Amino acid sequence: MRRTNTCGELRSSDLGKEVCLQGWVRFSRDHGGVAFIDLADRYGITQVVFDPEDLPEGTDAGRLDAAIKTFTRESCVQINGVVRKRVEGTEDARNPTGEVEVLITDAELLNKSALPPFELGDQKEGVLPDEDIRMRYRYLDLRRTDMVQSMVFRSKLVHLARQYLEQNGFLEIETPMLGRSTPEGARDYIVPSRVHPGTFYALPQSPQLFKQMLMVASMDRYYQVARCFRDEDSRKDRQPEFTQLDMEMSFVDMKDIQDMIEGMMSYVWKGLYNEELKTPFPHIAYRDAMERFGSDKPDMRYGLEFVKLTDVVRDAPYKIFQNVIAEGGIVAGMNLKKDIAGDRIGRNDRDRYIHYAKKVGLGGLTWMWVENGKLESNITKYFTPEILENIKTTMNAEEGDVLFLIAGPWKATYEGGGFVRKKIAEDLGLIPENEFQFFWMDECPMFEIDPVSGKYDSFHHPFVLPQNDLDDDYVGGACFDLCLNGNELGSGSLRIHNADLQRAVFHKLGLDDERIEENFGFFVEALSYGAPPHGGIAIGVDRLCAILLNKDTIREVIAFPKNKRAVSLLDGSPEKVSDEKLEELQIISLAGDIDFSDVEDLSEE
RNA sequence: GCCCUGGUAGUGUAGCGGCCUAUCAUGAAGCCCUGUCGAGGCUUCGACUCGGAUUCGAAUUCCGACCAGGGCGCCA
Repeated sequence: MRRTNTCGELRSSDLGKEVCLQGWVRFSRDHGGVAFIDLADRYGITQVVFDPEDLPEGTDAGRLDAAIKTFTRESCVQINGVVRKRVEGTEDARNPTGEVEVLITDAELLNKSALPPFELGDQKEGVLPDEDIRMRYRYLDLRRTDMVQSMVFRSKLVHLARQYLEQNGFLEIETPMLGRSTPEGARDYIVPSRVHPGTFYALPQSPQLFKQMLMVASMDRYYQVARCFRDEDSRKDRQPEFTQLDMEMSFVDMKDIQDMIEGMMSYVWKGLYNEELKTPFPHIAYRDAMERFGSDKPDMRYGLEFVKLTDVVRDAPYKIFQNVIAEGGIVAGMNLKKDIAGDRIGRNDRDRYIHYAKKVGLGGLTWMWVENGKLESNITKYFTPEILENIKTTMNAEEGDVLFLIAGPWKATYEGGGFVRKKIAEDLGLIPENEFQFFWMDECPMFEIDPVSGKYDSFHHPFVLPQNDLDDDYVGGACFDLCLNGNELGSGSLRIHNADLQRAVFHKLGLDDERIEENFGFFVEALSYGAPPHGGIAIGVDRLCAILLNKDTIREVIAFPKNKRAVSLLDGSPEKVSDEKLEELQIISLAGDIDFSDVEDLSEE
């Protein structure tokens, strides 16, 4: 008999039904006579009961008892039975199936489970095994309700996004996984070609060039749930392979792209939560984000903003600030108001944050506080009363408030300050949970200039449309990031669609004609065949899911992730391949197992 | 490449120079129990990541390796 229902399905309306359930034994409780089994699958848990005193006529109770004795934890089993009401007072309100149970009339062990290495039941926080054990047995970890819910959530989210995009005329088009290695950007994963020994494909870091060429190809609106690969070190929000919801549109401006994403996110939101998502998302300019929050992806759910003090302290005879300002740096401060933070930061905390500030690239922190109406600090002697008063007014500092000041080069200082801001907010519990704040970070520069070498580097990537003449002092780029709660979810831009302009940008980045031709010749050529004005965006699916589900790491929303060192603890990859395979590819490995004994022997002689 | 944190029964933990033939919980095995739901009761089983060093004595201190996680660099 096939299963008639899942383990999450049966309700009071099914009373009396003869059913067949198949699933896994999550818990069992044997009371000596009557025995209960929590039968689980991904849909839920149904209590099934072996009740020897209440079996139908002709049932072989002994055989049934023997079968149920074999039902060890996590074994895969089948039971036949009758849906009945639970004994009055024993209903389980926490479980949707909790009003009913299934009286077992027949039972069969489908496949016995080895003893599970950890417990899969829905336990309280903190009883999960270490992550490496979960990863080693990921197929068991995924049986847990929490992981099932994450997988369901992710599937639903991606499905809703697809639905919306299809409704809006987007075509889902697959781009190659085997492509060309590019010199810029992250390290590529390399795939050797057997047919052309000595040559290699690269796995895509993103479908960027192909989706742009799809626009040249008149596809107009493209999307793809695209797997991307980067051979760089992992973080909790970075995996060697990850998924992007990748899109490109022709004949659009930045607002068109943003409107489309806002529409899509609203649709997804409605589908997931049955709630309206507030749109349009607010915008913040790159410069403002840095100068107010010390980050290009600021978490704006809590206050703690920096205030510029460069002009206020310009004439203070305090050496450190004077030097900083003379070198074109900035001074800024943050007011930790008495009621939210000032009261809770003592002397030890201030020292701790100074230590932390040094770790994140700041020279240090200067602390000040308002006591008896005056700014106090170990360095107030270097400031005139007028300047102190001016700082106090500019910072809106009141009795009991605590200020910290940062000083140094613009970018590094605000970035460092941003880390301190975040740390303080975390320590003081100022970050709200279950509040989701999307916004656009825009008005970005086209290039970043390396302060040491003076070399130009792309702020986003070399295909962004410049907003003004490339020879101007400041060149803006038509690019923007979608941010959520202090995370970068994705970045989009208008692209260069003119071959000459694309070449000019490459030149600006230091590539000569030969390099351009060699690495991007095919692409620039494509632009020359009437490429339409176009632009697009890619949204990090893993990050989006992780943030919405309040997970610390994207590994929680990826079925089979790699660990910190890019190793799959489940299948043991990456692994050596046989010499025969290497030979066929005409590849010799320099790693590890070359026998250098001859060389050593020579040196000893 | 670098920095930080951690590694104790199957799992999660306590212990942090001698009170350690190492705590507690869970689990597993056995027995008891007819309404539980992470059932309960009783009994039993099971561990200091590895290699050096210090010491009369090391789970505990030090050094190194390995493993896991967080971060810097890197991620156009």
